[in-house]
Amino acid sequence: MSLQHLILGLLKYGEMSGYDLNKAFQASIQHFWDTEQSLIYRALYKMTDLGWIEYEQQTQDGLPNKKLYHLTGAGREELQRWLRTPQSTLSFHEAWLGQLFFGAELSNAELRALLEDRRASIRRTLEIYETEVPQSTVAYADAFHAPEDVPYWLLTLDYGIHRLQSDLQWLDRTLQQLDSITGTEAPSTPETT
Amino acid sequence: MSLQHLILGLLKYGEMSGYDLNKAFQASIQHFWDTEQSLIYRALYKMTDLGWIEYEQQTQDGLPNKKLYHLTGAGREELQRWLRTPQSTLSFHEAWLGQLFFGAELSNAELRALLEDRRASIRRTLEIYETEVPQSTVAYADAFHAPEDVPYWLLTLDYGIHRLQSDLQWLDRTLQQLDSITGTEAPSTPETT
DNA sequence: ATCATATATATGTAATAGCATATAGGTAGG
DNA sequence: CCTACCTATATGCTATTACATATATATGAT
Repeated sequence: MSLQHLILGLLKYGEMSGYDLNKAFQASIQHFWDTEQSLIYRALYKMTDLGWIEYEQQTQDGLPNKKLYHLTGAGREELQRWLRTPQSTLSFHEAWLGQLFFGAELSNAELRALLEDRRASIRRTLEIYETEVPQSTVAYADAFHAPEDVPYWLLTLDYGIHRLQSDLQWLDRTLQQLDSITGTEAPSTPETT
Repeated sequence: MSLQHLILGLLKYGEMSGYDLNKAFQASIQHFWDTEQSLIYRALYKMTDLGWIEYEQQTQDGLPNKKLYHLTGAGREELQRWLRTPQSTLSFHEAWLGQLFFGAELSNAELRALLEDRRASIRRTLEIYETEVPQSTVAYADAFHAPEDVPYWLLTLDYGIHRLQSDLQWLDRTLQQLDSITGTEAPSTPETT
C-alpha cells in the first residue's frame, strides 16, 4: 500500500527510473521504510497498471536502456489523497519481544545477551543515523532541487533517532534491573501499576 | 515465522485449542504482536505439518468439538532454538512517517492535524496499556498457572508503554516546533486539492 | 420471538514482503 | 587479463498478512 505512495512522492521531484528510486530509498527513506529493489520494480508495474505513472523508454549507449517514470494526473491526485488519509497501524511485530515474553525459559546470562546484543545493534544503527544518513539525505535533496523539503526529511530522521535513544534508555534500565527480574534471590512479586 | 513460535511458547503452558490461543493473544500478546484468528488456525496446520505440534479431537456436547493441540519433542526443541536465535528487523514500516516526509505538500494545519491525531491515538492506546492490559495479562498468567512468567510478560508491556511515552514526548516537542519548521511566513505554497 | 454474543473451526482471495537469481555491457583497479 | 563493482531491469517462488465469510449450536438479553 504505502510503498507505492512513497514512490509517488519521490516522482513528484521529477522523472526517475526504478534504479534511481532504489537509490533514493537507500539514501533517504530506508531509515523509516526499508524495501527491496525487486519490490520497487513490481510496484512500478502495478502503478502503471493503475494509471498513476507512465514511462518513456530511454536508450543509452554504453549503459543499459532505462525507463523514466513520471506521475500522471491520477498519480498526483492519489498522492494528495493519501497524504491526507489517517494511517492506522499502531501495531508492531517485534520478534525479540516474543523472546523476552518467554524469557523464563532462558538463563539470566542468555537473557542478558539477548538484550545486550540488541543494545549493540541499536547503537550501531544510531551511529549511522547520526552521521551518514543526514549527509546522504541532504545530498539527495540537492540532487532533487528540493531544499524546501529538507526540514521534513530531517524530521523523520529525528523521529528515528529519538526512538532509538528511547530504546537504548529502556534497555539500559532493564539490564540494570535484570537480576531482580530473573529472581537471583527472591521471586513471586506480581505488580500492577 | 514468529507467529508460529509465539504459539509454541503458549503451548508450553499446556494443551490449547485455536480458539484458546486466539484468546491468549488478545489478552497478553496483542500489545506487541497483533494477529488474526484465521492466521492462528493456518499456523496450527503448518506447525502440525512440521511436526512441532499434535492434536487430539475432543468431542463436546452442547458446544462445538475442538482440537486440543500440544507440543511434540520437535516443537519443544524448535522453541528453545528460536528463543536463542538473534532476531533481526530493526526496520519499521510506518506510513505516517511517509506522510511527514512529504509534509511540504501539506498545509501547516493539515500537518498539525496529522500529528495531533496520532498523539490522540497513542494516548488512547497508552491508557489501555496502563489499565486493561496488565489486568488481562495477570489474569491469563493465573489461568496458565504460570506466575513465574508474569515478570516477563509485564516487561514486554513495560517496553510498549515506554515506547508510547517516548512517541508522545516527540510529538509534543515537534508540535511545538512545527510553525518554525513549516515556515509560518509561507513563501510559495503550490496547492492542488 | 429475535438478536447479539460465545464457542469452535475453516476456507477463499488478494495484497505485501522477502530472498534469490538471471541477464549484460561498461568501468576501474591490481 | 581478471575481478569486482556499477548501471539497469526482470522473474520465480515462497512466506506472511489482511480481510471477509461460512458453518453450527447454545445462551442470555430485549
